[in-house]
Amino acid sequence: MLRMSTLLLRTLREDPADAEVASHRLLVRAGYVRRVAAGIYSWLPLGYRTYRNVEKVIREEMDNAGFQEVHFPSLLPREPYEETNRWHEYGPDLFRLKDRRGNDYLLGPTHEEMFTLMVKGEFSSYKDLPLSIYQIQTKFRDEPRPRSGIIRGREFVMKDSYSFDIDDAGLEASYQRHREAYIKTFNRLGLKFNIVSAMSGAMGGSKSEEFLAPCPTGEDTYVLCEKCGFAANVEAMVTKVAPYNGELPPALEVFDSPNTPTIDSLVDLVNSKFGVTITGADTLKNVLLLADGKAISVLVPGDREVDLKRVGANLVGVQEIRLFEEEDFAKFPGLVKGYVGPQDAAELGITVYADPRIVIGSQWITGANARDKHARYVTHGRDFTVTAFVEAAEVKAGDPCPNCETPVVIDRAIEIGHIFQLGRKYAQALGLTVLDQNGKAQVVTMGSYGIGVSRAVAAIAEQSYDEIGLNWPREIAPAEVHLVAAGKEDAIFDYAAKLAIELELAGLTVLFDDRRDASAGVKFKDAELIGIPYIVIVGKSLAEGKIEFRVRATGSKEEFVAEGAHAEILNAIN
RNA sequence: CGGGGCGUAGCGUAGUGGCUAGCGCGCCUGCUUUGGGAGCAGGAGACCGGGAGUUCGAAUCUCCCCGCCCCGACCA
Repeated sequence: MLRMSTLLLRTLREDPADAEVASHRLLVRAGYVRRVAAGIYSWLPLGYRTYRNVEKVIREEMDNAGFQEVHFPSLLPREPYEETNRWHEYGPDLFRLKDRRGNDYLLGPTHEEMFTLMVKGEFSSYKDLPLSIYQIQTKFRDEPRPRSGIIRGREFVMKDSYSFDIDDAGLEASYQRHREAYIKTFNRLGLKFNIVSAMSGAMGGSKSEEFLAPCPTGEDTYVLCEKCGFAANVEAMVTKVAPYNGELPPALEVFDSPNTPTIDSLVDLVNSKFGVTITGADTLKNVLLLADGKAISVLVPGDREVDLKRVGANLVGVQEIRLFEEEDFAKFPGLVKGYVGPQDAAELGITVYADPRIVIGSQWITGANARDKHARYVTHGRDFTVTAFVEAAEVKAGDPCPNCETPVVIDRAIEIGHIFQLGRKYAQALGLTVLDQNGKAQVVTMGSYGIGVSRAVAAIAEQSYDEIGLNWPREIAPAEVHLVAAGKEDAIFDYAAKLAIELELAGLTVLFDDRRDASAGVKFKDAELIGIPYIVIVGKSLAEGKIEFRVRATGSKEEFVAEGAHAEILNAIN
């Protein structure tokens, strides 16, 4: 039992000045967490109980799924990370330190290497597989910008699992087992979530899905079809287009277009010059990029911007992408800024990629690769060709769903889990092989699965809070019942103390507000802010043999007979 | 790393060159009060982020550094 009279807790009447997002603001105000440094937080008693409840749910679901819990240190030697090259690849996000002899160490940002080596050290036969192991461990990442309280910290707790299989079919099965375990876990945590397909990105795997908890302050943007349930990362959104089946347009025609460097000015010029009503969508934008130092042109309809993240995620093997700058134009004298078209790309030494909207046969108004000249009827397949189609244009709300063509919405969310099929990258690098039936060494294939444990606390807060405070699901709350003794008579406190014990004996966890020096109003406000789901008030109505029972989430109130109230409360809760 | 903002008591803040740095919340003592963040009286708590400088005089002006927040870049 927690007693408010002695609890290490000071609720704040005002919002902290450095907290903007609701979870951060309320967790600080309600006395759950305190900031120690940017992206580094301490948990106070109420907060730590809440955190531990989240951890417990996750651990139980992992255990139920048959995954085995292990534990690695946070402080790790350099060598394994050298073998996978991540000592270098991870860059400045890695916290590095030296011991007294000057040897390099790191604070683990993620533990693929250690898991792989652990299995390598113990197992050597296909008969030992499949295996799934996990840990709940503090991770350290020197984020460029920690933000949003405990949603994105530099020190945070993650549950990370890894599966080990002899072949792809085994990996697929392990992946599905984790996917199901995650669904159960997040349902128990009371989180609303969408599973979205994601790009594997820097981790170098294949299949990957993210668990996103929708919330307006989330930092991930994703695409959702409200009709069929399709959900995808913006990077993974697929453009739905119909093939061109119109007439072959007239021959390409170059026209004068002085002072027309932008799409808007081009639209105006064409409309007045030719007496037509085109829009930006009828023009072709040629965006020049440097992909790992190589000049490429990306074609998108003029009313769309190029989304560099999408291009980067969809151009296989490319590490770094950036826009052309002035000095880059200088290296390609044939490219006239504002008047670029795809017609002469081959001669100019530019590789051209097109957004799928630039279908073969479609005609466009675009630059003529000469100062003050544009061209119309520029037709894909006749007047220019492209090396490949690539998802390049920004995704907009209202774009058609790839499955059912319903206009999609764009929503924000917190990433609470990520599962992906890692493949053999780490096993290969660290030499994790097992012997197969034929006595031949096979490289093991791995899956990797993460849940942000501390982040989940914030995500639950974000999805459940209201204007008066936090509002936890029962399984997560720091206690199940918040018992308030409101009044001054000893009879009230005596009865409440007895009720608190009875509730605990009945198996409930109780936060007992037994403060003699706080007014009823203060206690009510605190109870609402702290957000325990059931509030029991022992106060003035005790004189008539009554107590009050409230439900935090709904605000509903009812009176119970004080005599034997614990049974009534238990009944109302279950 | 680019852009913007901020740093004054545990929290929220006032104070743009001039008395001993002010107020609210919280905290301590006493009295009163106790169903919606009570009242009165008294009190403790601040090297005004740090350093250097300008000045008779600096929380206030200048420079450097540090820290924090937001947008972007980046990010299992």
